[in-house]
Order: sequence, then structure tokens, then C-alpha cells
Amino acid sequence: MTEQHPTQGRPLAGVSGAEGLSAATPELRDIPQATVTRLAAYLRVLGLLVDQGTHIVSSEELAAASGVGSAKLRKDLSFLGPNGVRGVGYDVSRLRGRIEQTLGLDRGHKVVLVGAGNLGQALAGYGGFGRRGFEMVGLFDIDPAVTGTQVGDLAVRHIDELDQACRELEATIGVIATPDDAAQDVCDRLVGAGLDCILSFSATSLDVPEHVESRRVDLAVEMQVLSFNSARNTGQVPVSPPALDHTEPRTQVRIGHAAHVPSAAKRNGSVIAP
Amino acid sequence: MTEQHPTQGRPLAGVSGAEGLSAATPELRDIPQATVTRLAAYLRVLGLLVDQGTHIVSSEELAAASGVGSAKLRKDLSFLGPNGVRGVGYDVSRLRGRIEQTLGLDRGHKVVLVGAGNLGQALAGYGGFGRRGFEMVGLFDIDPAVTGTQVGDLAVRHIDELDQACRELEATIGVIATPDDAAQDVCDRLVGAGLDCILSFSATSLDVPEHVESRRVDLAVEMQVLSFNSARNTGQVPVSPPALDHTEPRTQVRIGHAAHVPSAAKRNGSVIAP
DNA sequence: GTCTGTGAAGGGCTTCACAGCT
DNA sequence: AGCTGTGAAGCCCTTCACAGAC
Repeated sequence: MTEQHPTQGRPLAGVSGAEGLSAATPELRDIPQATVTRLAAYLRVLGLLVDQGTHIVSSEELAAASGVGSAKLRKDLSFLGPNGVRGVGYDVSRLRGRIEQTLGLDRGHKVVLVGAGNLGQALAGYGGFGRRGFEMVGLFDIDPAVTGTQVGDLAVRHIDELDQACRELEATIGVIATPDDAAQDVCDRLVGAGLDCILSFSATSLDVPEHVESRRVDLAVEMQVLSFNSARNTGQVPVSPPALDHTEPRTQVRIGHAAHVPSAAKRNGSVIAP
Repeated sequence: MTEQHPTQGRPLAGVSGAEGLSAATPELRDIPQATVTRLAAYLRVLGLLVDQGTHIVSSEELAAASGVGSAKLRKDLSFLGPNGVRGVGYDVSRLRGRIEQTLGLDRGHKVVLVGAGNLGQALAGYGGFGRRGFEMVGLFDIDPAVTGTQVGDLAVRHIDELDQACRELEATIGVIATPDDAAQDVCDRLVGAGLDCILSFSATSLDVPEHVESRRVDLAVEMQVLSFNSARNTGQVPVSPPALDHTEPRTQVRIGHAAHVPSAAKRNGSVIAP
């Protein structure tokens, strides 16, 4: 085997090891990979609902706001055990707590980022992390022209400090935002520093030891897939420039008036699970 | 229906429309969604191989360098028709051309980006696009503090110019790098401007008309999934801080000496298709 | 012998439809 | 009546194993 996730995901057989696992969580294994991805998406919507003061939400509403079908959503949630009340719906904040716990977000994750170039700096300054339970605690680069500079409220440190810093900071996630040809080396260093979650924005596929989880986001791949799907949709030969009048029905399923969605509109799930 | 891709992908039934399609391409439909994603990944590796002067590559080698299994790779390529020579392997540049054509990358895609904040500027400056067949032709923002400024060799224009500019520039792909609450509005404008491929980095799920393809990359989701998978791997209660000595076998499957991969190592496929 | 292409088997995920609770 | 939870069916995809071409 050389695969990461057998792409079809898998309810994880049971890593042997700890068999009598911790208390609160009834079933953490046996959650399909695809479901996990969507749980993260639901979580975000639930956060909005909480902010908005909504207490109860139906599967139909939550599903619409998340861009999935309601049956799929109910199935997904059912993997966490009973979460709603029949005839009523789901308790928003309770459900949110349940998902957070399941995803392991209750222990606050600390993130280090390697590669303080354009993308790295953008990611460092990206507020979405903190807002969703991740704290950026370290920035590293190998270029002396960048090390020492301040990005947000963090100073860029030299990558040689990575190992020690990761342990001191108790980092749990490493993000790679370096050029492609440095990615594997940086990855090795992150693994060496004891991290077991790695998110890479380089295009190269990384190889990591068995116990390390890695994911990759390749922007060019995203666009290429987009390109293909579009070509396929439009019947392959998009000659005629789009007409000026684009008046097609388009569903408004914003939170609040999410409802039975009419007909001809699509919503995008996260790329990871359309 | 409110779904985008029924998540399981689908070999596309046939959009009716053009039935006697263009010449060269024998079968463009009927390619599984999952395969499309990986084709984009293979393409990148093939590019490296070309640069490197390699002429022939075996499924085993290409697969290893792409982070997938060789059987899967052969199956994927088989959807494009015969591409290799039995007992020999694949002609690198021929295969590359075939995939490019299939993905519709031969017509050069032109990309406009909305949202010239941190992320937007980083994306605009990201060389990976051009290197892989996409040309960034326009940058837009709504903030007067940013419009007019130069990012790379493009000036940031006001979003009100979007519609006209898209048509003049013949853009085909729109990228959204705005704050979440502006995303749907920007998306609407892009669609209004005639684009039918949209890539969004906002967390909100966008709704688009039937004929538009949209994808979304949500960084927080990526990390949350990472978090979960890691928790699952490590037996869920990662109490003991990682030991100092991390000496595990790790496969080196870089291009060139890609080979029969030993044992205990994983490689990450693109997030989109692990 | 080597390596591709592919039918068939197996598994995961989605969808449907309804049982069951309030 | 309304909405959740879930077996079962079906689909898509992966994996296996080998036939077939060089």
C-alpha cells in the first residue's frame, strides 16, 4: 500500500492500540470520511446560527444552508448518535458542541506555518483560523530576508528553530506554504518535530510516515477540474459568447429563510466533498 | 435537487445538446469525477517528467509519483482510451497532451480574481497558475483603498467594472477571495458577467445557476478534517507528547527513482481526491 | 518477461422511503 | 401532522487478478 485514504474513505478498522477508549464519546470510529468532511461544513453554519440567536434548526434548513441534501445530513448526523428531536429538529448549540467534540476541536489546535512568502503571509493573516478554533502560533522561513520580520503579531523565525519551537509551543498542525521543491523537506522537518497533522499548499504529493495525517490543496488542480466540468456541462464546445441576459432562476437559500429549495440551482459543497 | 455533484460524481448522462461532438476526442463524457481530479494530478507530474527529459514512464512510476496506486492509475487512463504500449509504458509527452486535451486545457483559460486582500494578492502573485496553463487577467475589489494599486503586473480595478472587463478580457474562470459575507454577491456578479467556472475561497456555500460550475476551498474545513483523522489515527487520546526520536521508515518516491514502494508510508493525494 | 488494459468482485456512499417518536 | 433516524437498494468507485500485446 502506498495510499493515503483509499479515496473511498473508510470507517477505519480500528488501529488496534487503545481498545477501551475514553468516556464521553460513544463512537468515534466508523464515521465515513465523506461524512467527516461535511461535519466540518455543518459546524460553520451552526456557528452562524448560534450568532444569529437561532435555537432550533431542522435537517432541511441546515442542509440547505450547507449545500447538501437533507437525507444526507440526517444520515451524517446519525453517526454521532441521536442528536435531534423527532417532530422538532436539532438544538443548534447542542449539535454544535457534539460535532466539535467529535472532530476533536475541543482541545485547541495550535498551528505552525512554514513558508512566509505571499501565500504564507496571507494565510498567517487569515482570520478564519482563529474564528474556527485554530491558533496560529509560529511562522518559519528559510530566507534570511524574511526571518525576523513581523507578520501580524508573529515574528518569522528561521526554520532551524522549527523543531524546538514546535515542542515549546505544543503545536499540533503544520502548514506548508513553500515552493514545491522545498515541500518534502519541510514536511520531513515537521514530522521530525513531532507534528502529526500536515496541510500542504504545494503541488507535490508528500510522503509521510504511517502515523501522520497529511492533506494537500492544489489550486491548479481545482481550476483544472473546474475547467473540465464546465466543458462537460456546456456540451464541450463553448463557442457562442454568453448572451448578455443571464436571467435564470437562482435559489436563495441563505440562512434564515432556508426552505424547500425550488428547482434549477446548484450549491457547492466544500471542494473536498461536493 | 439542490446538489452540485451528487458527491459520488457520475459519468454524466449526456447533456443532450451536441451529440455528434468534435473530432479528436472519442469519449469525453463518462469519465468519473474522481478520475478527473486525479488526471489533473497526473498532469503535473507529467510536466515534471517532460522537463526532466523522460520519454517513457510506467504506470507504476507515474502512480508512485502522483501518490496513487498503479491499478487505479491505469484504470483512470483507460477512460481516455488506449494511451500506453503494453510491455513498455506510456509516452510521457503524448500522454500529457491527451490529458490536457481531455481536461479542456488546450484553450487557454483566463482568470479574473475578486478580492484583493491578503489572500487575493497572494493568489495573484502565485506563479503556479501561469505555469499550469491559467492566465490571471484581472483583479477586482470594492475597496477604494485598494483599487488602482498595482499587484504584480495587474492593476486592481473596481468591481463595478467587472462585467465589462470580463467580456473584454474573455475571462472564463472567476476566483473569489473576498470575506464570506460578500461571496454570494460577488458570485452573482461573476455569473452575471458570463463566467461559468467559479472557484471560491470563502467558507459559504454558493448557489449558482445550473450551467455554472463552482468549487470551494475552505481552509478551516481542511484543518478540521485533518484534526479528526489525526485523532482517529492516534487512538483518540494523544496524551503523551511525541517522543524525541522519530525514526520510522519513510519511503522516498521522488520522481526518477520511483519504484516499487516498500511498506509503511502514505502519500497524500490532492485533498480533492485523496 | 514486462507492462498495459479491463472484466469482475467488493466496499463505501448516497438516496429512498418509511418506521417511529413527539 | 411534523421531523428525525435508519434499513435497504443502488450507484460509483476502488481493488484484484489476469488476459492480451509487445
